[in-house]
Amino acid sequence: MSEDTTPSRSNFITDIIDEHLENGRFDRVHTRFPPEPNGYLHIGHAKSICLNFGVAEDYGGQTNLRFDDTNPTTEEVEYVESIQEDIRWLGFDWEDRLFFASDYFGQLYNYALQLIQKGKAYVCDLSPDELRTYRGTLTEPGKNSPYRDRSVEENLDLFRRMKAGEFPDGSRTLRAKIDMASPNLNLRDPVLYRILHAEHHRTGDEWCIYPMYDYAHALSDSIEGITHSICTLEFEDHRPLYDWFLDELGVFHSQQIEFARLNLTYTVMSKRRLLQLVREGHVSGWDDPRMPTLSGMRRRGYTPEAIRAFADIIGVSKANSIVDMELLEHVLRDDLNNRARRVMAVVEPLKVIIDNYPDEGEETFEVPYFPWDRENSPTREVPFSKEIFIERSDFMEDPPKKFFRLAPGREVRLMNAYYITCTSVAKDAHGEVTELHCTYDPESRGGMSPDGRKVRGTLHWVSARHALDAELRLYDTLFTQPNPYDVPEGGDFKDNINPDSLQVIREAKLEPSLAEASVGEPFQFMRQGYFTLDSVDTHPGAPVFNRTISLVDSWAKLEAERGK
RNA sequence: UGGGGCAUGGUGCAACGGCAGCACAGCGGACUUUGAAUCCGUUGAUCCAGGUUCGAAUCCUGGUGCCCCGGCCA
Repeated sequence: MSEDTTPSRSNFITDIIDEHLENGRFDRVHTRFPPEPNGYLHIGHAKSICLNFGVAEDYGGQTNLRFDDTNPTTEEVEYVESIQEDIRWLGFDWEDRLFFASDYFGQLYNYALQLIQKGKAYVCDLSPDELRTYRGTLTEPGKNSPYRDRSVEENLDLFRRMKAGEFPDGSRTLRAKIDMASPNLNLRDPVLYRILHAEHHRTGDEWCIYPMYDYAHALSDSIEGITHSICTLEFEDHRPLYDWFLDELGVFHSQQIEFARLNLTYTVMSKRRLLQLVREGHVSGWDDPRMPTLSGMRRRGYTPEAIRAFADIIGVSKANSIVDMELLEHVLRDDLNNRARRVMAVVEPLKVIIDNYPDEGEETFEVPYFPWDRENSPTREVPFSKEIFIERSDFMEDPPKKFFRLAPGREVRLMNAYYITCTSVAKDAHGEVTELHCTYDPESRGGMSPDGRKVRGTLHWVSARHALDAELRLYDTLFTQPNPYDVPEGGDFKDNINPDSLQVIREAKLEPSLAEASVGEPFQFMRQGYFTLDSVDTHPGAPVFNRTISLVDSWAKLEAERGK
């Protein structure tokens, strides 16, 4: 290992860290990822995770995982478990530094007592409605609470009784005494503690007062010795408050730094909206493969490597932006291209009968999984017989120019097998093509003919007799608009839900080796796309494969342009 | 003049007073037992107006546009 601490990424945050390291503000880097356990992690969180863990790693520092569990009414253990699973899956390790804000409830309470004693906090009896009125507006100052000048003793007594459970929910709060006329609303005597007689997933009914985010977060960072507390832009206005707590209490002072959260085209990234999609049944769950959640992406076949590569490539800044989905897809394909086994599967089967092949004949080809490295590649046996399936779209009776696939009288190569020539077409009463008759050239075994003649098209295929039946799920974007919130007046983001985001193929034909596929293993169904076994709906003998991402298809693009 | 923040090709990110660059997308070509991948080439940008300077994306002034803030959510 080298001692090199030169950051491998550089951005405005590393600039700030470099400055801190140079001017002596800090002599180390310690970050944290602070999820609230009230939902599943999504690709936007992945950006933050990669940033926090990545930056610490670059500087030889550490990263804590800390659950921000200060609101028992929305938080659940289900989420704390899924969050840990997702972060581990992404490839990051918090070692023994798993913390919960609730670990600090005792200390946070004592800090509150200190603030009261300093005359910097008071118990307020205003109702939520009154409080809103007293807070003022964006352009007008607020008014001091009538309870603002209670004595230290009374505040101490009242706060202790709040903790003791003497008062009902919403009847009182502990507020910081700052400035009701501040143009920054966060400083207009913000609430520090509220009364909540709710069962907490870790502390049970030990507490009936819970600290607010601003207060708990700043002090949790301080307690853990976090040097750089990286959060999203909307907390920029909160930084003066963050600093106020640490200064008033005279404790270790972490530096909050804000960056722009990730937005992606054709999807939504807010936990509230995602939860809505789940609850209203627009998707099958948090792990629906169309969801931008890490669990959904994992099920879909995304790799952690691709997601981390994505996080690196998009960079970090303070400018609001919407990253093009195509960039995500690019890094995904790039990663899958290097690791996915190449196999054959027919999505929309069309039967081909090879007339001059022996009726009961059968043979197998040993085919490498990684065709570009035939020498070292593992292989599997692919059976061939008189009747095979090809892709319906690989045949056209009356093909346009530049269609290089099968057509009457035309010769193509069956990948790794033989050259075949289409001799006749069978149709049903509606004129629909039902099967094709072909002849094969026995000399072309393996896919090359000794006379060296060239064929332009190479098709994938599956032996009819040996085919493995499977369900395929083909996904499109969850929304039809690059920006789902782009709706006419009075509209809703759900108006843009793509009704065709899921296409189920029930009668796909796969090469038999796919019976051995395991969850998490990426495949390329050649000429189609990358697929992986569905971890939820696959049953013995009834495989379901998710299309992770299609291959780039320049023929489809040509056709689309022709259609215009 | 409530406060805070942000503006660089179509998209995302660099350039930190000295030739505006990278990636994706696009376009053209080569190669191909995947119309994939790969390779080669290529189009395209500093929000506006002033100012400072030999020199401004960068500094200053004034505009404009967009985002965030009035939970006892985070």
